[in-house]
Amino acid sequence: MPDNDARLAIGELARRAGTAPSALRYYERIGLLPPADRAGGKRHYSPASAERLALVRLYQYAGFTLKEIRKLLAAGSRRGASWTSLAEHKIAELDARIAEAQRAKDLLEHVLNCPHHDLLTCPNFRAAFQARLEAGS
Amino acid sequence: MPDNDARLAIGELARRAGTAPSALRYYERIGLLPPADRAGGKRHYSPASAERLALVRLYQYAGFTLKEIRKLLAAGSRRGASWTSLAEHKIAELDARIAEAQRAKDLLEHVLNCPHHDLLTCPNFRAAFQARLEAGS
DNA sequence: GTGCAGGTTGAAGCGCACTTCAAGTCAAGG
DNA sequence: CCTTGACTTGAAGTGCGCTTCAACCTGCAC
Repeated sequence: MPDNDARLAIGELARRAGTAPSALRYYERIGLLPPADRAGGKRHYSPASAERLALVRLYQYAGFTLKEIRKLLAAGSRRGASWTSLAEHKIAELDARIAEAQRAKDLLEHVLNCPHHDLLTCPNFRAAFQARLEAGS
Repeated sequence: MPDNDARLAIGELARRAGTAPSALRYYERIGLLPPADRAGGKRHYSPASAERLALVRLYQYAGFTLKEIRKLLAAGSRRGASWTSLAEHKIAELDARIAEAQRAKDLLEHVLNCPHHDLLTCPNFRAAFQARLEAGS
């Protein structure tokens, strides 16, 4: 029994990659994965294509959108200028995301610990939004 | 000339709040803002309604979805049990978001500083995704 | 009156990442 | 042979937060 574990059905690969089969078909449709080999109409994946999927998933994990991942894949797995540029932009974006979430968290924690039971009487809270409404003068 | 600055047209309020007029109409449609007073068919906003909008925007700034904001508004501006519960859930969510972005950032920074020029030869990178594909055994 | 900026409506569209559905195919097991 | 389960397809739907569009109306300046 040669190559017993080599090729996977879509359901198997999806399960191992932690996605739904529909997602894999979707990736193929939008050109993120190359058209899979078929046996009797059904997709079956080689270890190489499984690895390609893993790369896609890892990029997703790193915060890239599918559109960006397409570019990354086109840039190859070698770290070239475009790869580096994309990564640096993404890091900046992640920093912004972190800062934004932190600001939001700080605001909420302030309110939870604030001595003012009514939000609208809390000076910090008022200051935070009054600024917006009076800026138009 | 009494109440000269009291009531704002939708464009003015939107500008001051930093949104588009279409967003305000949208908020009204989905019940986030009460139907505005009309003068000759046109909306005009009192300071009170402007304040309500500011609160909505501030909640958005704090990371709440519009659906959640509807609940918050229903809970009133006094910090009650439901308000506190929503805020605590959101803080947990923000923590998760921060951690996720940080993980992503760490990964990218590793790759940028990694001595392996080809991603697929970087052991950390491989480990990160190989784990996913072999977990199904 | 004429033009213009800015308002009104309902319906449809967008971007993202998929999911869901209906209708059909295929291989293996009893 | 027939069922079962996993697969196939294209098209449409989902959730979020709006935006855009077409067609129309309003108030003000000139």
